[in-house]
Amino acid sequence: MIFSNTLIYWYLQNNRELPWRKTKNPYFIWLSEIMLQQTRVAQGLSYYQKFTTDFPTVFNLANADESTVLKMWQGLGYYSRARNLHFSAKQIANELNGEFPSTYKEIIKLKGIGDYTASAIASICFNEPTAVLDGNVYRVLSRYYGIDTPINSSAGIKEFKTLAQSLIDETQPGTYNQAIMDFGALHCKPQNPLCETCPFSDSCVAFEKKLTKELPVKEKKIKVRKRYFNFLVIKTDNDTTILSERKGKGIWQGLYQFPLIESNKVINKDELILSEEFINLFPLETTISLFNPKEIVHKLSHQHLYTQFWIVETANSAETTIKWSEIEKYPVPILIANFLEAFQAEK
DNA sequence: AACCCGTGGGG
DNA sequence: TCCCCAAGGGT
Repeated sequence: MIFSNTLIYWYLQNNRELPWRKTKNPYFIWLSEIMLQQTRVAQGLSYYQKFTTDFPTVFNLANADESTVLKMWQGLGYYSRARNLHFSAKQIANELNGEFPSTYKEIIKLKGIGDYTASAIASICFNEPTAVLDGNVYRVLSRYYGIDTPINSSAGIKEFKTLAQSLIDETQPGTYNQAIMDFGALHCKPQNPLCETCPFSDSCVAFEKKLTKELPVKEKKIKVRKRYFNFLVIKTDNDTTILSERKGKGIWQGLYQFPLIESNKVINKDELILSEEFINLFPLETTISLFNPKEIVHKLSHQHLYTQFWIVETANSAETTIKWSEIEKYPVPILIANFLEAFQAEK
């Protein structure tokens, strides 16, 4: 049987019922595809419900403040997705009369949409035979065809893209694309794939040669940078604190945080107080205590953040203060959200 | 081309 | 201070 037919037959019997599969509205499909980039279905589900409820049309999303969108995205990670989503929503609303572009070529022009997402939307919503290439597709194809070209090399990307495109069912490209992804996610899994009950077991190269565990091949590991964060949590007499937006290029752009002093190791109270940055922030007398006795290690994909939260009691209130009662309105990294939960519980 | 961007689950 | 990976994209 043809590869795509076997796949679609499997899919018709085993597919998951997911909310975005009940619609072909490109706006909803777009939302789901952005949320699911590098993100598991279980983690993205509630965010999809929240966004489609609060922003039922692209105009609702376009009219929201960026900070509101980021607040709704809080906890999902990769926040540039939310910023780009919002940027493109405004573009669709204002320049395209709210009409989502209908071809791969036009869709991929939108910020935040690359080859995968453009292929997914074009095939699912507009029946255009453009094959998706995601982690699942790499795994299924590398195993079935026994291809050991690294999937994160430029040669690998080209090779797999060509192969994927040659396999697509042009009469039902959207179903085919979702079938190969679901098959990868549920059956041809990274660990412990279900080879014993696999519809492809009679022709899968990796199964025949016992190479399942070796495929797909991925080149080079990422290196992790260690950083040492000291957040200064200010408590004033009138229940205010300082929270400021992270600007610039690095992590958590557009999210808010307490004043931050970064050091090159875990430091103690004396070292903190004597630092130039601290003196600049608090020239007057303060009372300081460390909230978390053992530093919190917050792990990002490329950084490990060794974090201490310092409670700083002071009488003077700077210009940029906010009220503690309004702190939950601000989008914050999960590291800070977790601190706030523990801190408020203790009060 | 290589590097950066979050968070959470599972072995 | 493990390891991998997840419906990737931007620079």
